[in-house]
Amino acid sequence: MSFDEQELPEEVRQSVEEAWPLFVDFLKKKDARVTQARKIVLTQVFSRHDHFCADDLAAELSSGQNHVSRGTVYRTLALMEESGLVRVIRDTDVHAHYEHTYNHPHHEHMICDKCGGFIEFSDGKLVELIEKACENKNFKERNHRVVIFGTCENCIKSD
Amino acid sequence: MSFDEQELPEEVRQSVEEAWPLFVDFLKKKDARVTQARKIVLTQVFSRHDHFCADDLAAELSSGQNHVSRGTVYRTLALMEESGLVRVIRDTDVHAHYEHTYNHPHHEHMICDKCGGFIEFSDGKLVELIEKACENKNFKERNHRVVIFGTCENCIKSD
DNA sequence: ATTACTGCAAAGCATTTGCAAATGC
DNA sequence: GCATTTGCAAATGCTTTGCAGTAAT
Repeated sequence: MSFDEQELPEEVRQSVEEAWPLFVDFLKKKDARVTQARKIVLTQVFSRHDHFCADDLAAELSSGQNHVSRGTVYRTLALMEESGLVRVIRDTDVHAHYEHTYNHPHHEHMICDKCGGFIEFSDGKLVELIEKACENKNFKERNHRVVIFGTCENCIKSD
Repeated sequence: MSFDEQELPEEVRQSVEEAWPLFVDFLKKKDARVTQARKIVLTQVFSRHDHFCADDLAAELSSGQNHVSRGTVYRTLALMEESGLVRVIRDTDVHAHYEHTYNHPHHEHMICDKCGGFIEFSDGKLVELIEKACENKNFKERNHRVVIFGTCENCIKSD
């Protein structure tokens, strides 16, 4: 465990400092090991503010001193999802997208058909209605997801 | 165009009889051709009441007299989606699911983590909130989708 | 010391595509 | 007759996996 965090922007460093112990707890409860590769992946995840895909992350970590292989990136992201630190988004026909959830309160997405951009929004009433629907069906919610497909403001203008 | 519809259950035959002209209109507007393969795929889609995946449909049509190849099934489902007759559901990590939307009013899904089953529900207020959210962001909605992940009533009981 | 994790490259799986033959217009 | 569509099989692209070596406990 000797991974250099010196060069991270302050904001990222802080998120990592807070999120890493949570991931460590999760790993220990699972009897899984706390490894350097897992810390590097977590750090890279928190170095990105927007949505990302596994493969881009893997590409970023495929060279340089903090090298982590593609397989390990996929395996670690699965663990991070299980731990609740990242959220997977499978809506488009391309590949899964991820976003970190630590310090990033629950929200939903609009996805633009033209530019592919994600717009985030949140709505407490929406969440209430979803909870009520679950009650009605005796369904025990673990997670939910709302996506709206369409055209974003910018793309409407530039038509 | 000589595809035998005699043996279809009454209910299916009627859906096909109503939906097929809609698809024909769509194809003509697009300057695409009205082919036998496309009618066979549409018929097979309406012969299923539940969710299905492209590959199962392709398997069903890979033998027998109404043979349609896998490639054509995928291509036709894409057209049917574009026409609005079917809806694609990409939520799980497996493959896309489809459902037909004709005579099947808009609804949302709960997906059970344990048995993989889909539960349908709908809620007018939910739709209103979504429309309102779009107004706020000047987003032009084409479609939306709500999914709830968790455990269904049956799977909770049988724990 | 033991057991889990990693890297690598190969396999897997759903989906897409190129091309020659078939079909609709 | 001409252009689109089809079937087939091969290719693609994301993701997972087997295995031998490496690191964590």
